[in-house]
Formats: sequence, C-alpha cells, structure tokens
Amino acid sequence: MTATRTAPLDPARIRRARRNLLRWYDAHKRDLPWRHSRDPYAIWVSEVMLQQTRVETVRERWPAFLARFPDLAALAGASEQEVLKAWEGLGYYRRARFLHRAAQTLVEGGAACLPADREALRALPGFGAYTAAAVASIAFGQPAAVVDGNVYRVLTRYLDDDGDITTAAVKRRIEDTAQALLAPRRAGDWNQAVMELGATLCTPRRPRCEACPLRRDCAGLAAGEPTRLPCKPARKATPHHDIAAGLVWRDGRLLIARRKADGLLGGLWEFPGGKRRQGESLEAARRREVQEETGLVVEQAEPCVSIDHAYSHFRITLHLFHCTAGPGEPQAVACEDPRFIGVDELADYPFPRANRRALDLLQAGGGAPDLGGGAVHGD
DNA sequence: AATGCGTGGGC
DNA sequence: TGCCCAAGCAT
Repeated sequence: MTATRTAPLDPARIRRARRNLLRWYDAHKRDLPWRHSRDPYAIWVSEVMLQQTRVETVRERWPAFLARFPDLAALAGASEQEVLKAWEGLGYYRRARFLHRAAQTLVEGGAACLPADREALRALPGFGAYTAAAVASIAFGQPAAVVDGNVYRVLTRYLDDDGDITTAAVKRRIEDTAQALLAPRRAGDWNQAVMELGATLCTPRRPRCEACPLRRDCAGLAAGEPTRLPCKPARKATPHHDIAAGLVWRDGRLLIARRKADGLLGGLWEFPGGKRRQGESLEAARRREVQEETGLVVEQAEPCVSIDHAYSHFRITLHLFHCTAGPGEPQAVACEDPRFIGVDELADYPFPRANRRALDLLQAGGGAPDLGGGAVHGD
C-alpha cells in the first residue's frame, strides 16, 4: 500500500498521535544518562556518539568522554590524538575529528556555547540534517523534526508507505510527516519519543504492536504486515581481503605508524602492513607493505596471530608477523609518523579494533618482553 | 545519487 | 556462521 491511499494526516489524528505517544514516552522512556543533562554540549556529544551506534555502547562511553572533555573549551583545547583516543573502539572515527573541529571553530569564533538554530548548527562539521534537528530540539526546544532510522521505520509503518526509503520522494514524505506530527511545545521530547518507540516497540523484526500507543492510527498494522516496512534495496555482498602486517621489533620496542587523516580509520595508529595481492604469499605481502610504508627492509618474519574482522563494507583477516628491524630509520613514505614505541606506551595510542584485539591475544598468550613471541591463533 | 566509513549484538 | 541492523555524515 502506498502513501497515496493512506489516510490523510488530519488534525484530529495528529493531536491523537501527539497525546498518545508523549503519554507513553513519559511513562516508559528509558533512563539514559544524557537525558539527565540540559547542557547543549553534552547533548551534542551524545547525538554524535549515537550516530549508527547502539545505545548500550553509548551508555558506557558518553560519561567517560564527558569526564575527559567536560565542556566546549576542553574539547577545543585538546589535540586530535587525545580526542581519537577517547573515541577508540567507537568506530566511524571521522565523527571524532568533526566533533573536535566544530568545537575549535566555535571557540575560535568566540562562542561560549552551541548556536540554537538548526541552520546554524547544520553549517558545522559533522552536523547533518539529523544531528542539527536533534540538538536544536533537545537542547534548545526548537521545533525541528528529526528523521533517523527509527523515524523511517515508525513512520513508513504508520503511513503504510512501501516506497524505497533510499529514494528522494520517500525521504521527503517521511520528513514532511515527521515535521507535521512534531509536538511544537515539546519538540525534544517528541523527537525522542518517536525514536524510543522505534527502538523498543516498533522494532525491525518483532514489533510489539499490541503495546503501541499509535496502533489505533497505524496504517501498516491495519494492512497486516508492518515488518515488511521500511522497504530498502538489498545489500551487496562484502568482499574479503587478507591483510599482512609486521610486529617489527627493535630493542624491545614496536614499530607503529599513523594512518592518514582521511579514509578508513583515519588518524589511528597501526602496525605497518596492507592487502595481500593475488598470488602473493602472506609473508611476501608483509615484507612488501612494511617496505612500501616505512622504507624499512625487514626480513625473517614469523607468523604469530590471525584475526578475522568485519568493517562496514568489507571483511579482512589480519595476519601479524613477528619480525626484527635491521638498521635504518623508518620513513613516512606511505604512512605518517612511523616510530618505535615501548610496549608500555601502546595504551596511549588509539588503535583500530582488530589491532587492539591482536595485542590482547598476544598478551594473554605470553607476556613481556615480546608480547608472547610464540604462535597464538585468534579467530 | 551512490559510496565509503567501524563496531558489536541479535538471530 | 553470515547477515542485518544501530539516534548518519560527507563527498
């Protein structure tokens, strides 16, 4: 059923939705830490952290980030590496860099706080349509409707709109509906209520329609199969790569290098390595990649651990090799800032998850001075 | 408009 | 296990 045959959003239906959903929200909303804050900066951090990230993860990480960077000035005054370290493990690291850059932009412009206006927020790095509306409404009470994945699911079902949600026409329909429904005097609560409904009752697979405050007016439920919505195109298969990297030791210290700021895992540190080419052995790939990135010719490698890891759009197996550096200083050929660091310094650097997991396995398998040495096989 | 960008949990 | 999904953004 398409939206064209959906019952129009008449004023009575809108009033009913607002009243019923807000009443339900007041009674059933989860006790989330950021809901106790009225600080626009803290709310902003929570919204950025929540982008494509589970509430249960943010529940733990948001207080720690706020303790580390309590206000706009603290964040703006930090180094990018410090911010990335606080973001380690959260993924989508570009978010952290944009958060930092936006804070610096604001402070340099003499601002003591975030702007309250949706359009002004939208102009800052890392503020898309969603985050601008979320901060404007939740922190400043502005009547700006949010549209996130929850809202798409709740409203396509509410309207029984079976259009492809990646198309502009459906996006516009959902945005317009979200804005029409928004309770203007409780904009922040309303937005959170729709998202809360999507997160707890109107879930992708097994919605609890019997408990839904919108069930009376839900066209998707009336049509019988709300779980078929929202409609989205099938995902393409994700490729797999083998990555070979070196744990390159010199005098009890380990070689690490920083990834370039843009792209995958931008700004994080890693052990030099890269993709194995077709027909190439893992050890040959390890040797080639270490040389290409740092200029160091490193022989005599011994395989020590392999880690399977899934990124958003491909999967890898990370194969690590213990090896010993010969003479010569590493150069920033195809990496940034290569350096040997002590094992006790590893905790100071932001590493991608796969690297961190490899270190954990090695430490569990052996210990100092060479993080185990022998072969440890993770999965 | 289509892609690239992390990670962890659920089934 | 493999796939989907989660309070998106930038290019």
